Amino acid sequence: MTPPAALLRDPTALLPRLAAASSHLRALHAHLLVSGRLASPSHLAAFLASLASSTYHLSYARLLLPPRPATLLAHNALLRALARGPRPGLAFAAFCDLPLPPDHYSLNFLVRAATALAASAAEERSAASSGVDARLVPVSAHGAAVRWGHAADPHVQSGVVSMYAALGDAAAARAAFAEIACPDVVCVTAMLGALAAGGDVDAARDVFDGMPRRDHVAWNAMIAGYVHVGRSREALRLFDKMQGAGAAVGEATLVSVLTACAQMGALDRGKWVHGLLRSHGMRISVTLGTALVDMYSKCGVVVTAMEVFEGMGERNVYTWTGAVSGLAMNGMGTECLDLFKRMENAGIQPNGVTFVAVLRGCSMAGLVDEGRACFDSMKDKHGVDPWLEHYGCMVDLYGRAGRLEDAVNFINAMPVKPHEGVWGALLNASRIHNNVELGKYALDKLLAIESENDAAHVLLSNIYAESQNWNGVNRVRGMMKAKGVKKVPGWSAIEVDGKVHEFFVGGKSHPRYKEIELMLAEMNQRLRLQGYNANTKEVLFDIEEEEKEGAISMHSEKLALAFGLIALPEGMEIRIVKNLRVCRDCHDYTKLVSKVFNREIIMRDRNRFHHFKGGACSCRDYW
DNA sequence: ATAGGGTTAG
Repeated sequence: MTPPAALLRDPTALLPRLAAASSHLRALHAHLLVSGRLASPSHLAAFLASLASSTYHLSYARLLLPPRPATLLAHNALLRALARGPRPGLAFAAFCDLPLPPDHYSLNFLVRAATALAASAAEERSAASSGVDARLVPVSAHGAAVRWGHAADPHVQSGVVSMYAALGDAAAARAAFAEIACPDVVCVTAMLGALAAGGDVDAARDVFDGMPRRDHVAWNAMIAGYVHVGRSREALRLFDKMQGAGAAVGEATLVSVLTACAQMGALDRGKWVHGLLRSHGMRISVTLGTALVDMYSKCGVVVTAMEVFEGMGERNVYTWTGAVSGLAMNGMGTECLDLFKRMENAGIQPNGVTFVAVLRGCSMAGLVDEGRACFDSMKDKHGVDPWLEHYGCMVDLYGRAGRLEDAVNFINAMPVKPHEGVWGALLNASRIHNNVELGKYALDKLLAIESENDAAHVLLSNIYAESQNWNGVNRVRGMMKAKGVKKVPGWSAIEVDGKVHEFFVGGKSHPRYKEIELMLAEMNQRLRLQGYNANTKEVLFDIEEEEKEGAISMHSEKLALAFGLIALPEGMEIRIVKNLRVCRDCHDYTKLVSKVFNREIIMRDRNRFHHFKGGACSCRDYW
């Protein structure tokens, strides 16, 4: 990577290697030298910037710096390139080597470098990427701004606030913001973004509401803040207000709106955005295209997602990962693997997130050997260190396929301590394959790490219920009561005419509840004629009613399903999004409804899609 | 002559 010291002493010796790397840079250098333009600070700065954008050419770029510059321009250009480059930590070294006192530009680039460093440290989960302590970097950049008297520069100020935000330190961002005498709209937006990034969207909203002037970026920041914490409904409501306020709607906003639609499974709204893009002749950028792929995937329309994907001129790792993940979610394991291979062939380096997606795809489709090969290739072929999530995926892969022994052996062979996700995967596998002993074992391990995991308790209870062990069910219920573990209430959502209706377990608050009740009665009757019997095995104990069948029929997806049958025209598929996993009974029930009512039903649960048609489900009853 | 806030995958 870095050229040997001998080459650094004699830059001309670098030229052949430079040529091998990129002949056009060498030609450009020669041209600039001969024409005398390298003496011009702006040309030199531009050339330095282009050199410094590659780590390989960096040392060469440094040699071109004028020894006694009359201006900081060339140095600042180098700082800027380093800050934007793959190793932003290098900007710190360059900053220390400045032969002149830094100006407000230099400080700005230093702060940007610190931001990039903080962001990459957060992403990589390791602070050692540049040999600089990632937690000290922002403080020292901020300190340098104060030390050199540029802390009052508005560009530096907003940079410092968003730097602390990138580090995830909202308190430090607040403190820095409090120091600003007259924060302008940019600084306020940076503060708003810092609060939102820290998860405190309500505080962000207060800042937003208090702004004397809001430009489109401020609107975007607030909308994105809601999306960030999953409050997509409020995001869309704010987007409506934004349009009412006459703010300019651009790409960034629409990306956030698409993400909100994806979260909610709001296909109509998502399609509306897509139509808007087309009617305005907007170019589908990588980001926008990725958001579209994600939206269609999360609404269960894989075909359109892939059409958008194939039509994109440029795709990055986000785009590919989004598409791979979309196929995985929809249970298309083979297609998912094929796309992953295409990604490899296209020379796009997969990362940890990509592997989570492929492994999940393999797991959903029961492709055990293929998944194992992917896992092994992570480190060997791609240099990606497995995260705990990947180990969890592997346990899931073996476990779902019924290879419980392999799953246990895999856990025992793990080089790191298993986390709750690993035991959770084993617990779920025990449920699928009715292994009470293993389930108890997994839950014990899990509770030792995280004693209040509601989903884990529910899983164990379901294992007991499957084997008619009502004492076991009661025991788990008692454990939850004693520990105060609350089950997350289930909800299902369905979009009708662009409006998303939400149903909660046993909820009767919908304005059309009377009709829904009638429809439920009709459904139950027609299903019973087909031999349906409420499956009372997996009774979730959020319902205290005695009558088990009655309780089960009130699960939120059934309410949503009944409403869909009433409110959506015949022949139109019913799309339901729910926050938890579908229970066995609702799954059986929905399969039958798809047959008896001759409706296609697409249900997104916490983990994946179920495409019901003609009495069968795309998950092949394997989830 | 160089610079700021908002956008994509689990």
